[in-house]
Amino acid sequence: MNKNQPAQQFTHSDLILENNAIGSIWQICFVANSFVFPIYAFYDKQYKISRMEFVILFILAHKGKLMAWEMCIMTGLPKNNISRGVKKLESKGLIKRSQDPKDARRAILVTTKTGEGLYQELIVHYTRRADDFLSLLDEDDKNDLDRIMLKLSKSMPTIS
Amino acid sequence: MNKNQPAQQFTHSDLILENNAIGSIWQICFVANSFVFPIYAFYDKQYKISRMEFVILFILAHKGKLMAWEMCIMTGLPKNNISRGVKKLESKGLIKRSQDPKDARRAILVTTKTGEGLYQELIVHYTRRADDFLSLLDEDDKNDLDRIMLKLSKSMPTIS
DNA sequence: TATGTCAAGTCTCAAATGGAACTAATTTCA
DNA sequence: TGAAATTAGTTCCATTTGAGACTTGACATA
Repeated sequence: MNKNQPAQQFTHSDLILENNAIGSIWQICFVANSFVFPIYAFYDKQYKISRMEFVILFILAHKGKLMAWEMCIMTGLPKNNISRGVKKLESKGLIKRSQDPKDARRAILVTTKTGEGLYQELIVHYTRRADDFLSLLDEDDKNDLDRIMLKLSKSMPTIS
Repeated sequence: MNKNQPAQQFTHSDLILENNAIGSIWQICFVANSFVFPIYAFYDKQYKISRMEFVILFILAHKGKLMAWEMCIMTGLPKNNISRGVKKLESKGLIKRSQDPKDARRAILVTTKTGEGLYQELIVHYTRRADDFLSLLDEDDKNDLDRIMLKLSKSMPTIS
């Protein structure tokens, strides 16, 4: 899939970095990167959709409507990135923006029909990969993972 | 810390995307991004060390010596990135490369004393943040997290 | 020992990224 | 009220990133 990676199809177990200085954080980052990397490469190639564009579609599809600053918080991504993604999606007719009547600085963003359609097409690949991946875990593991990651998500500390 | 982010110091709980199409994967990515983002910004500012450079120092410090292709597998990062990181670290005198006698294409990489010293300085911030972060969990949670993330790390699927 | 294939690593180039400065709207509070 | 501070979002610019082509070395098969 990715010609920039060495040819090994699976990670060698002895090249997993257990017991490192930052504990599970390393594994969390490794899993996150390794999981999404091929998907975004695929979206880019097949649909000319960037990571930022997909992420925005994804959260809009779930929340219905959002403002850019809410997207920043939801994704943890910088606002200039979000701003560019929004502009691009708008120019492609995949989302629409309207002024917030209460605050002229803010724009309320929603997907268009086309955008919703594209999202439905894209998400199939993502969920299939996620299901494959999580199928390695039994039900208890999945519940533990859900609970723990949610707990961590809700209280991400700023830098100390 | 990051002027590109909206000013909220903590994530709003209602802006956490629970029950989404890809389950815990979303949280894993969110946590990974939100966790490392401020650290690498800090390293860049204070030490002029990029993410790639740190990651290479980190795994070298743990494994002693490695070749570039092993780093790719361990990190899930593209080989051209690793190659550039290695070149930069070498030019700064933080790592050293020597030919693999068994295969002239390969280079065996190790940290220099300076590199090891810098790593020791950098890792303090990282582990402090990791400890703060994981202190949100009780011992059972931590063990579950370790176990599950390790299981997932060891069997990352290629794209389907 | 030729020859085609594969592997490790580098290079090029276009695109994505993030920090910082900026604009414009809103809020704070003297 | 009005100046100062804050916030939402954009733009600029330098750096980082990744895909793909490329180079060189190893290896398999004949």
